[in-house]
Amino acid sequence: MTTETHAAELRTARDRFISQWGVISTAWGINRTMAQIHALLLTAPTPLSTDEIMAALQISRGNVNTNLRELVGWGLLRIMLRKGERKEYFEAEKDVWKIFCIIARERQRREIEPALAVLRECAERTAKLKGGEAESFHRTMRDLGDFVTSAAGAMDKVSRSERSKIMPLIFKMLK
Amino acid sequence: MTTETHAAELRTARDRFISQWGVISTAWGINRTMAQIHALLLTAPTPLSTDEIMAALQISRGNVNTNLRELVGWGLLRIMLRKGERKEYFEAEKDVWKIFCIIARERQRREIEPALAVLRECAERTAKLKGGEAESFHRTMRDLGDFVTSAAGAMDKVSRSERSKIMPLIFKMLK
DNA sequence: CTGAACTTTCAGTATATATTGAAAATACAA
DNA sequence: TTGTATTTTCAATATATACTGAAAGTTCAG
Repeated sequence: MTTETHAAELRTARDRFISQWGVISTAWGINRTMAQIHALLLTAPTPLSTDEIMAALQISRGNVNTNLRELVGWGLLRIMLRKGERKEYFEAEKDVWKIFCIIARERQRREIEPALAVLRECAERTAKLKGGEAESFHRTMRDLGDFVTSAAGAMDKVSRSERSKIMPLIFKMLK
Repeated sequence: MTTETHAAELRTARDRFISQWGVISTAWGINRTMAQIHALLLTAPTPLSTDEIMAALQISRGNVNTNLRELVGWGLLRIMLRKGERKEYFEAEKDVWKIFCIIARERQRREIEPALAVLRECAERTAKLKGGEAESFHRTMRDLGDFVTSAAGAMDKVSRSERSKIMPLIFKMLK
């Protein structure tokens, strides 16, 4: 029966997406389960409960709970409540542009800023030292800091723009 | 004595950079030792040998060797030979713009392209399926793929440009 | 209140990843 | 060749990270 084949094909593709997304995520410093839950919810037609996620990915309650909170903390998931039910249901932000903006801003806040603090501190500590080695070290810290500041600033501007305004600009610039 | 204080301050700043770079790197899916070796060489006034790196970071020969090869594989280090010596000395690329370009292109090749392949495969597999769920899944895969393709394309263009040509453009755009 | 529905926590355990160090392989001067 | 300096490999081990599941905590309808 064609309907069953189609349903099976959809399931296969979705499983493949969830599984591969988990693999790729580890290369980007994101834990496997978190990425899989995100992939599951990103492709779920309706919000899912903890129990449904446990069943779909075959993982424990504690694991699901921890990673759901983390994803909510990133702002990638919304909690939905159904009338007359106490259970929480989770729904992923599905707009790709919004997902990008959320991740860009959160990484900025959580990782880029601490890195910049270290670079600035190292640059300051050596600002007044004499001698080739100290001056060269200071220059390296300053250059790195300046670069990261520019890159982060560009990312920030992009992620604060309206997609419809910024994307044409980027395309035009890169033509 | 001031000279000693200065030397000590430089050492402190450098140690702090190396140590913190190692911490930050793990958030980006790069292993700690690899980042520390890179930080060490980035701030070394001259190329260093395996033994010198072992001594500076207090780590084993095998570990140093593995991570040096990996860094050479990324193109972030050059191997230098001294006349009359058999030992290899390692020198880091110090131009921040070049470092950025190397990392951008390597991550593109190693991680973005495989991810794109999965997205495209999932989109294709479900292209002809009927029904709301299948169509919605297909759209998600397509949107994600399109977005990653654009972002990677922009990154590629930037990293292939002359720094002096692209940076002013970016700044102008973001003014 | 009480108790059932649900969520959170966390000690114990499992898994994945990184590191060691010594042996094997390689390179090369004599 | 042969001996020595150097690099590479890899089994054993250590460490970091993720996961489980049950117990404790919370919430709320009745």
